[in-house]
Amino acid sequence: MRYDPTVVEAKWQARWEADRLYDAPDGDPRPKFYLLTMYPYPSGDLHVGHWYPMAPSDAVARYKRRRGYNVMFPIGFDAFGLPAENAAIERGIHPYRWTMDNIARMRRQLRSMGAMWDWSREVVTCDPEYYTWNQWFFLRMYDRGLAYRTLSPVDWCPKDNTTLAREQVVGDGRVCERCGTPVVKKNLEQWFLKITAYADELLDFSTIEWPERVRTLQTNWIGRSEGVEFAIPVKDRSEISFRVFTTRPDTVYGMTFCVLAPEHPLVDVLTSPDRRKDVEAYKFKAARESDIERLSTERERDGVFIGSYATNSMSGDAAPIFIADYVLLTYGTGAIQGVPAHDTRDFDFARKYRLPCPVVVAPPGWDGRPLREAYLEDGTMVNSGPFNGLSSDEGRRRIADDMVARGVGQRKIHYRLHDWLISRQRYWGTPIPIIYCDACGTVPVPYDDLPVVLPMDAEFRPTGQSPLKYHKAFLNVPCPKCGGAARRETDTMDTFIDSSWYQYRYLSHHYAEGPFDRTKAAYWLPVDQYTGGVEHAVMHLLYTRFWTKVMRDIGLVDFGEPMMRLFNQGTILGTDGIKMSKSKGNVVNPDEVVQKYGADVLRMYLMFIGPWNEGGPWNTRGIEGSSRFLSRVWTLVTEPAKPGDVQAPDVLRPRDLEYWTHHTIRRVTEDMEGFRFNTAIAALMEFANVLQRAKATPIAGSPMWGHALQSLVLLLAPLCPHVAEELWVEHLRQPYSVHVQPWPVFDPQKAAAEKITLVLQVNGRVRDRVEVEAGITEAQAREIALANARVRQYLDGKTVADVIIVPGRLVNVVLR
RNA sequence: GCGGGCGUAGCCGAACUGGUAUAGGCGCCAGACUUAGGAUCUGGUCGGCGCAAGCCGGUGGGGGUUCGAGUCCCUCCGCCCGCACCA
Repeated sequence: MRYDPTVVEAKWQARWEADRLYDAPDGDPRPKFYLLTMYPYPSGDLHVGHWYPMAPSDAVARYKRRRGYNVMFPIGFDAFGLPAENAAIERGIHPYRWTMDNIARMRRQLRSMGAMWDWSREVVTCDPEYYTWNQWFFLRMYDRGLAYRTLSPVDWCPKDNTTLAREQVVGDGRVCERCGTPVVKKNLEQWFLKITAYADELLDFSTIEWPERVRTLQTNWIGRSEGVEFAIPVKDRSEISFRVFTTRPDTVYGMTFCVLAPEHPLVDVLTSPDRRKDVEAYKFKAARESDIERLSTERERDGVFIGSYATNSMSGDAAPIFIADYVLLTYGTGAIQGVPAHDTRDFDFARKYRLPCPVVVAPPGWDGRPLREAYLEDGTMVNSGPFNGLSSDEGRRRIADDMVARGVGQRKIHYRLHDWLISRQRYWGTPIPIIYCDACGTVPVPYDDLPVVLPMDAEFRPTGQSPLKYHKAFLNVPCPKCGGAARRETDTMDTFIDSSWYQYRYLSHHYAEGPFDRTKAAYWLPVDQYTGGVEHAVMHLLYTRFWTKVMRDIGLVDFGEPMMRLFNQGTILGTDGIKMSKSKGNVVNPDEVVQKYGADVLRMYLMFIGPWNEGGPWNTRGIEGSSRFLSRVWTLVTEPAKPGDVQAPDVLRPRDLEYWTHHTIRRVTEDMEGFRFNTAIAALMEFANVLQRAKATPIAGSPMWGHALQSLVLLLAPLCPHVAEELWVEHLRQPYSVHVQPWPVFDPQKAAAEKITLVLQVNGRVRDRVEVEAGITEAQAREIALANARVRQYLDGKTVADVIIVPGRLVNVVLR
């Protein structure tokens, strides 16, 4: 009888579901293991790229359960977002309808995977039951001053008609992450969350095991730099000064000019009448130029003198003030000291405008001549008045102290990280619970009035304005304070808010007294293992850390990191080696694969392709291999052995079979622990091949044979749950379910080979291989090597200088 | 430009802390069973020379350390991913 996946898979999925086999009971006496995989966005149809993170995660969940953990493996849907609204505008389908239809389809597709998700905990973020807590969190942050509104230049996507978070602007061309349209700047009143208040804490990864890669990305993204911010007075205008930030206070004596960002507020004040025309022209040019051109490193730095001078606050020398677009208003103070000798950009600028370039930090062995390029390293301070002779390091401290003492500056830390802009001028998201009253100003919606429900009867028109702006019943509300006429905030929240805390909602998804039931938190939290793509390194994965720290500070949880371990899987590519996407036409539909081969074959194939963290191209032929393997296992277990039919040349002894069984248990166990599914499967293939060859020999009837087959099925179960269950229950006649059986254990003695291949080398070159007892001593190994005929051929007339013995592996005879 | 990762058969990949390079799979070749097979099973499969035993070469190129290097160090080349004038 051949294996028929459609019948078998449907049968067991129904049985597992009926038995609620995968429910994770709260407060179970077993140790808990919270395994979380990133919830999907319900874009419509799944492709195998969606299975790629899920199938191995499920294998981990199943493995951990078999190791005695009470495993929670929840799933849900990231249901708010732009595509739903675009579908509404383009095709006249309500975003809710579109989203829910997609979710229904994806649920069916996900269920066909046969994963052990606890569907009873499912979370859908567009449900008011969920997003009311987004609003609640927002108000709690507002109360603590962590949510604020300000007029701010924001990145704006002209196609999607919406603002974008800094992180959603990507690539060389600074384009919209979603649609690829070049982003422009626009000034709007926007809501922000003060993630920068946690910048330092977010740099600390000491309590979590996250990949180096993600830690580096987040660290660079936060971009902490330590230095001094100090005032530079304007010459002959003693009432005016501007502030600059530097990480190199040891170089201040070398300042020969200053640069303000073209948009700096003091530019108009400090521009002299004779320079006004040039300055205005430059400002116009800078404003018109796209960010791509402005930020290009290739481009020559230029600027314009504005007709005023600054006074070097240490040396008292006069320094011309320029505007130049290489200085950004958004970083530091929007103004810098120009120190050409010790900064590459300043060096180029000074050369172009023939400004002096005095050396103030001497390189070791400096001959006193002008520098050919900026010297960026530390050195000995020169031309720096009373600070001459100090090391850069010492100088930085002393000059900072001096500035602080004189009240002109203070030590300061700047971050590249900006506060999190959460306002979206869109309908399909969580309404921001704020009311604007002419009399009372900005008034938060009272907690008792939550949720602010997104009205379902909004009109969708391609105006670029949020439909909420036209919705009278939503827009016009009495002020909660004075009762007078007021208007609701019509912006909705960034959907990254939803995903910042969804892991907590899984604990108690209908809980109405708070975002989650705290009596369950002590048992389940935090997440033990998170799996998902590295593309979320600086967005979701930073936001959820921030969110958890805020939750800790408002007393909701007693820890500061949401996920203890993180694993980033790679990306599955199309057969053409390009990332799968509908537009490229290289997507593989899992439904078709499941129909043809079964879910188990697809799962096995995805895990067998290669290391999980590397991803790789889909290979239509490769899946045949997985299919063949499972068929072989099927016939191996289901068709009765006919021992003695064939005269096999090398008959396995019981001890050999025992070795293979225990050796395989060991390999698979170690590989599962390390998420190395490809090699775990390779080990199982080898084992199955050994059993296949031994099946026609007398050993196939022995008690060891039964143990071997059972072990094979027990080890396969996390990887191909349906086949394993069918074989376990129906053919090996073992008690249901294989998925609650303890993980097989190996005996290290039995897992060790009796005989080993000893490699004999002469001067590092392999000359012979001999089978020896595994336990031989070094002296015996040496003796065997020196007595070996092939080795002796090379000894002729030479002296043995050394014999290197690697126990259990090789002997290397070194000749002189 | 800076930072990180990677480069092993025809292809995907294995090789623990330096110790048999190429496990497992795909593909290919041969054989068995068959009316037939793109089904299944068995065997082979890095290259060169050789009837063979065997010898030599071989992990992107070059150099080094070592008894021994895919693995460590230097250097160059190629590919991928971040960040991109961050003061």
